[in-house]
Amino acid sequence: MTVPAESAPFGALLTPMPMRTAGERVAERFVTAIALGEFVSGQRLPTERELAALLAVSRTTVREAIQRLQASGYVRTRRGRGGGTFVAADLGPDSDEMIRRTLVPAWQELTELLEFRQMIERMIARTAAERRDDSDVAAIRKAVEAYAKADSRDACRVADHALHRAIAAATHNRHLVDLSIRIRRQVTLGFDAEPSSPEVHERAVRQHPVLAEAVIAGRPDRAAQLAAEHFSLTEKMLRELHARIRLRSVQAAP
Amino acid sequence: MTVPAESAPFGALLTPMPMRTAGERVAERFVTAIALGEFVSGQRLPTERELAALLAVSRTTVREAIQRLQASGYVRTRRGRGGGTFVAADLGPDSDEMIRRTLVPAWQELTELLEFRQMIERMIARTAAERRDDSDVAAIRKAVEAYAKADSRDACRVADHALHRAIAAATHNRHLVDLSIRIRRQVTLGFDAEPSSPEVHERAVRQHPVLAEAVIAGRPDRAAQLAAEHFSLTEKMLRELHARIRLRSVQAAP
DNA sequence: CAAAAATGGTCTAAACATCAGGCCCCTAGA
DNA sequence: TCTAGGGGCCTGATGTTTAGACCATTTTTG
Repeated sequence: MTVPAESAPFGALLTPMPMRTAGERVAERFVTAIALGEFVSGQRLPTERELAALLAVSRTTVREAIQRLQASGYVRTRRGRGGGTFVAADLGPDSDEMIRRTLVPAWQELTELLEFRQMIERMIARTAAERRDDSDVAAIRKAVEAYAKADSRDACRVADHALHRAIAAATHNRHLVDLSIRIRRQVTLGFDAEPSSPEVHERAVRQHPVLAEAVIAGRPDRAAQLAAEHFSLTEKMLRELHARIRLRSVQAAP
Repeated sequence: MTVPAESAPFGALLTPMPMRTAGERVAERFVTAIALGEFVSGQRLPTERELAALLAVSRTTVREAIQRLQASGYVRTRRGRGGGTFVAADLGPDSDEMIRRTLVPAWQELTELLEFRQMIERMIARTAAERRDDSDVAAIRKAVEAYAKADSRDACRVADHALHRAIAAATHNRHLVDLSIRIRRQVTLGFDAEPSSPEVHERAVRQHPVLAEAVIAGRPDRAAQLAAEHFSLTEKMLRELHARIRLRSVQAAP
C-alpha cells in the first residue's frame, strides 16, 4: 500500500487548532460551575481581584469573562461596598410560557440528551462498581451522608451533584467524569436546574443510597441497572411536563 | 455537612488557567503524532505554508512549532527545492528518551482516552444493533463496501471513519454520533487517522465486516464484544510503545 | 452626618502573540 | 544555466494580556 502524495494527502487530515481567548475559557468554566450548582443562586463570587489572583490571570481577563456571563444572564453585579458579582437568582424559565418557548422546540434534542445521559451514567455506574478503591468508597459514603442531610433545594442539587461525581470519579477515568459533568451542565441549562417534584425527589432520596451501595459492594450489573432507573426519573418528569404544557397550550389557544 | 465558606470554598474551579501558546500546542500535537507512528521516520511533512492553512494558523506559528521540534530533535529541515521538514530518520538512542520526556506526562491521559473510547464505542455498537433500521443497514453496507475497495492509506482512513460513523448514526442519537467523532478527533490529535501499523491495519480489515454484520443482524451483545476488541487495537499499540520505551530506558541507565 | 473602606468601572502604557504578506536564500532538476 | 519549490527572515498591523493607577458608588463606621 503506497502512500499517494497527491490524492488527499492531508487535505481532510489536519484539523484547525482551536484558538479561544482566556476570557472565553474563564467564562465557560463559570457557566459549568453555575450549572452544576457549585455556585448556588444568589451566591456572591469572589471579588474580581481575588478571582484574578486565584485564576492566575489579569483582572482585565476576569472582567471580560464576567461581562460575558452578565450578557448571558448568569450573573448580576452590584457596585459599592458589599457589592460584587452574584449568581442570578432567577436562572432559567419559570413560567409555563417560558418553558414552552424554551423547551418545546428542543423537545427532540432534550429527549436524546436524557437518553444519552442514561446510557452514559449506566456505564459509569458499572465501571465504578468494577474499579472503586477504598478512597472512592470513602468519598461516596461521605457524599451519601451529605445528601441525606441536605435540606434546601440548592443543597440537594449540590449534594446530588457531589454524589454522582464521586461515583464517576470511582471509574478512575477523567473522560467519564468530564462527560458526566458536561451532560449535567447541558441538562441543567436546558431546564431551570433539574426539573424536580416532591415524588421525584422522594424517589431520588431512596435510590441514591441503594445505587451507592451497589457501587461500593462492587456489583456492576446491579449498579448499572439502578443507575438506569435513577436517570430515567428526569426523562419521566420531562414527559409529564411536556404533556402538561401541551395540554395547557391546547386549552389556551382553541 | 455544611459548606465551609472559608477553608476551601471552591473546588478545582478556581485553579489557574493554563495558558499555552499556539506554537507550543501545535508542537505537542506533532510530537504525539510522531510517537504514535502517524508520521514515520524520514517522512516529509507538508510545507509550512500548507500546514499553516490546514491548521488555520499563521505560518509564523507553524514555524515556531517546527523550531521547537527541531530543538528537541524530532525533525530536521532541508532547504531548497525538494527540501522540507522531515521526521528525523535516526531517532537515535536518545529518541526514546525525548519521546518519554514529552509523552509520559500525557501517558495516563492517553490511556484513559483510549479506554474511554473503547467503552463508548462498545455502547454505540450495542445500541446500533438494537435500533438500526433499513436505511441504517443500507448505509452500513455501503460503507463496508467502500472500505473493502479502499487501497491507499488515506482512502482507508476515510472509509474507516465513514463506517464507524454509519454505525454511530444507527443509534439514532445525535449525542452518541458527536461524541464518537469528538473522541476520534482527540485520539488522532487532529490527524484524522489512527496510529497504524501493518498488523493493526490487517486486523482492522478483518474485523470491520464482522462488526458491521453483527450490527446489521441485530445482535447487540456480539456487536458490543466485537467493538471492544476492535477498539482495543490502538490501546495495544500504545502499550507496546510504552513497554518498548521503558525497556530501552532500563537498558540505557543501569 | 462625614469619612473610610470595599467594591465594581475605566483608562493607559507596555509586553506579548498572532497574522498577512513580501522578499531573500538555497538547491534539485530541467 | 535557469527555474521552481522549498525554508528563512523581516516588517507592519492587529489582537490579547498584563500591571497598575485612578474613578464611581455604596455600605459601614466613627
